[in-house]
Amino acid sequence: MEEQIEDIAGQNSGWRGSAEIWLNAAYDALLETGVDGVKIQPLAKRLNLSRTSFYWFFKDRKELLGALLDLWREKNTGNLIKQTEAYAETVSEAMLNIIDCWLMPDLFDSRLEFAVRSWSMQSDDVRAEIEKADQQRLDALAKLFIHFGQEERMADVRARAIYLVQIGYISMKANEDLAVRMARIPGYVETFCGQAPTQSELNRFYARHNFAP
Amino acid sequence: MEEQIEDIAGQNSGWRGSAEIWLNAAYDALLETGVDGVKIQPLAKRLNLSRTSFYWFFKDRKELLGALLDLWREKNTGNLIKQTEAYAETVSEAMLNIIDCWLMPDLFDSRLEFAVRSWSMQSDDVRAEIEKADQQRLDALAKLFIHFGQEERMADVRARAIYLVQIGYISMKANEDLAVRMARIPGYVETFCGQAPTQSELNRFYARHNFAP
DNA sequence: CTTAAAATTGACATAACTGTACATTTCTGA
DNA sequence: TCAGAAATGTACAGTTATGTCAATTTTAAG
Repeated sequence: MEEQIEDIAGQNSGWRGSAEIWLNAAYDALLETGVDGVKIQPLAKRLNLSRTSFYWFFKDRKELLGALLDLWREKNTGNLIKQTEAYAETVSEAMLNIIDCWLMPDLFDSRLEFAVRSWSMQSDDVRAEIEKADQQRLDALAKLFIHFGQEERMADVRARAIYLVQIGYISMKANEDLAVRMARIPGYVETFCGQAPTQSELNRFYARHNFAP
Repeated sequence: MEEQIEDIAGQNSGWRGSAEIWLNAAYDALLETGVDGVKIQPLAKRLNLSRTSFYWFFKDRKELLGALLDLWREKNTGNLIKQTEAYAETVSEAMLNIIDCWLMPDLFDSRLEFAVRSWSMQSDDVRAEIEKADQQRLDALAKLFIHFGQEERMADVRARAIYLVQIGYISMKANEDLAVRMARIPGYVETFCGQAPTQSELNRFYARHNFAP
């Protein structure tokens, strides 16, 4: 009865278009030029489809933008919170778990994050979503520091520091290579937890990022 | 037609329009909705002027955007660097000098900063300007830490930390009141220089921000 | 009061985009 | 194979923006 299940998973539909490919094209456009680049006419051109066939899959442009926001909501906040709950024996190890997010695009999509934050200038809805997400993420981080015995006020400051550094880094869009970024990690950990990581903690961290110092 | 309209510079030209008021309107629009909100037709409406009279002051929209970028370039980077060179006896005092920028809109225009960074998604020129500015700012901050005896690698990490935290904060657009922000300052200073500020340093800092703890 | 420069305006010519209505093609399953 | 669902395309109507031009109004200066 429902052959659409296969549709969503793969490309067996035989039709050229689908909600998926429109959404993907929209995602690409959002990352490349911001929300104002997400226009139906240009997307159609890119997909080699008539622009009006878009309206078979989405009610209008607004619905497409809503889908993009869903994508962001589900991806970034969830994984970050998950990482705050990952197993760690020490505060510095916990911190390295967080830093995983900043190095693994699967865990945290920085470009999407930046695009959505820029988008929030033009949309109060998006702005509200971001504020909610920031709060959830900061709470999760502060909880982690408290768990490792930080006093509450300092836990708050440090949660903010580590989070804001990353948001700032995203905003700088520096594209430095892994070695440069890795070289700074021990310093960051020391700065943010007041405690340097042990060599064995670093080794485990390097290993999961396939990095040989 | 009796009354004269004073423009921002305080000159009464007698004419309703001027490059100044168009630029100011553009500035407002940039901060409110991003660069895509800087459109001549809406600005004209806001100014109650015919849209075509814009072209008497500016060649085209591109020239207006250029003027906005000049504004940003001149304002934000210059003052930040100046603050890194302000007099300080200790590293924590120097740090409080930097933090002045984040609290005084005259020294650093956060909303403009965010708007320009968002703008950079759509313009390689703007992107290049931002990269240059980031480098200059980071260099000035690192120099400060080195001056106070930090080892070079750690100076670099800490320069980044303090700068990125602020860029991140801007990106969060948190709307917190002064008391909340002030309460976090000592913790930040301690985190970023590994040394808490003395009470007398804090008092001087509070005084210049008209803050009573 | 005159006049020329400074500023304003509406008409015109274009371009890019959104969304609707309806006809047409392509695919799928009974 | 063939009916109907799924997808595509064409034509139309409307909106918002850009920039040029020539005509006009406003102002300051002599």
